[in-house]
Amino acid sequence: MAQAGTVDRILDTAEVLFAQKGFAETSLRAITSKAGVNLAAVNYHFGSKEALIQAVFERFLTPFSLALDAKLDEMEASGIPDTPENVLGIVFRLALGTHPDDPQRAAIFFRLSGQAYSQPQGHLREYLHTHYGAVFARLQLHLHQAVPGVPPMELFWRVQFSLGAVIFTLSGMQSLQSISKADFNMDASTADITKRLLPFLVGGIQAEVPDQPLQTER
Amino acid sequence: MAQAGTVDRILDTAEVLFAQKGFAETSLRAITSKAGVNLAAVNYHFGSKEALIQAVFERFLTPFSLALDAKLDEMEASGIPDTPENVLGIVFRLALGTHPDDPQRAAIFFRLSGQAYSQPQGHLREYLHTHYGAVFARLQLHLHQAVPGVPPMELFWRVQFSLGAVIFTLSGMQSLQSISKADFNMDASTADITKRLLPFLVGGIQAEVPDQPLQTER
DNA sequence: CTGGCAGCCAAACGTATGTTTGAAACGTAT
DNA sequence: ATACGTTTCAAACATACGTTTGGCTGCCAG
Repeated sequence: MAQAGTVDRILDTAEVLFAQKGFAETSLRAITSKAGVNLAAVNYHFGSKEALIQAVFERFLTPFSLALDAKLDEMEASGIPDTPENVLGIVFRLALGTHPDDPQRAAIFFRLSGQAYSQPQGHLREYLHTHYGAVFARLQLHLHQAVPGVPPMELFWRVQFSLGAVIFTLSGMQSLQSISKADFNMDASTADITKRLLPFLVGGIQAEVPDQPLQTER
Repeated sequence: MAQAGTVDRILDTAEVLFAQKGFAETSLRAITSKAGVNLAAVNYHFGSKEALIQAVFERFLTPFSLALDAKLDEMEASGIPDTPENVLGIVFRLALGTHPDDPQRAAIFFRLSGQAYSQPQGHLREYLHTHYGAVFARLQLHLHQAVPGVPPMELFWRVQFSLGAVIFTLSGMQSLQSISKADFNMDASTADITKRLLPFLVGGIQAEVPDQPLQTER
């Protein structure tokens, strides 16, 4: 990060600040001053703040989705069976491993995703869905092979639930760490949590689907 | 909502707008103009915007946590066994049922919680933990009785995962509905999703805890 | 040497925000 | 009817933001 060009310095700083404080709460002045570049540089190189946000995501997700695609190819070629553990394991190892130089990068990745999804008007969400929906669909297909007993519609929602568990937990890890430290006197790293996540998600995804509805009380 | 006092009109409007667009993105002018009150009314009655946000949460969570406490009392008294289904079922029925007059209210509730938790600096999160941590701990205790095989630390994280699945999904439901509608030509209500959530969470919470760690690739 | 051009910079612009002010309107008890 | 505390109001205030501007740099081709 030391002596990169202006564009990369902006992206590096923006991705950290966005993850830390959110999009609206992070001003261009905060980004540019911390990055050591001029305020006008963002609008010069990216056009607008919103374009900056998109650029940050693109730099994150494009390598990730490409790597995921490759891993799925590899999995299909080598005949590794479609089990929930295998499919989810690929995603997790990739999310933790795409940037081995910086272990905190994975946390930033999830935090950013959380910000993007909780962004209520959600044009970012649409952007993600149109640009990376293909890999997502492919992933879901493999999951369907893994748990054929779960109908596609049900599986769709269970993947959403899983996404929520992952993103929510890892994006809020800093605060949760302080809580878990106070209650259990124990530390928790990203890799540690991921290790705990896998069996939880597998258990949830391959749970039996019931027939009778849940009655609400009125 | 028709002819309430100024304070309630502000709270009613603010809670909807906060849920729709987030805290930072919702201006006091937007709230007051939609509520039909003067701009200065917020600072007069609440002191500041941040105090307004807290007031909105208090009005939501206090009745909820009281009702939850009562339900847990009731459960202990009548000797209903501690199973994951029963404990989680109580929470869900309560979240959906505390405001039977307005079915959309539950969605707002979860959306707001999502906003609060993804709020990165997290003083709201601290507020929630200090004010409603007791009920939360009680809930977790019952869950521990339900799945004694899962160590408390592991259970703590699984509850976080569950929270993430619930809040994330329901807080992003509007956008997800359009996706699921496009892919499956089917609609999804809050109650519908909750029905799908329960078996997923139960499956995740009572999953076996493994011994061997997940190796990351380096 | 010189022209052109992409990158960079300080400064300013317009706008939107949260907050404060001081007076008007209201309701109520004396 | 009058006085008083509360509530409402239009207006202004200070500040922070994203964006734009016009000129300054350094570099490379001609």
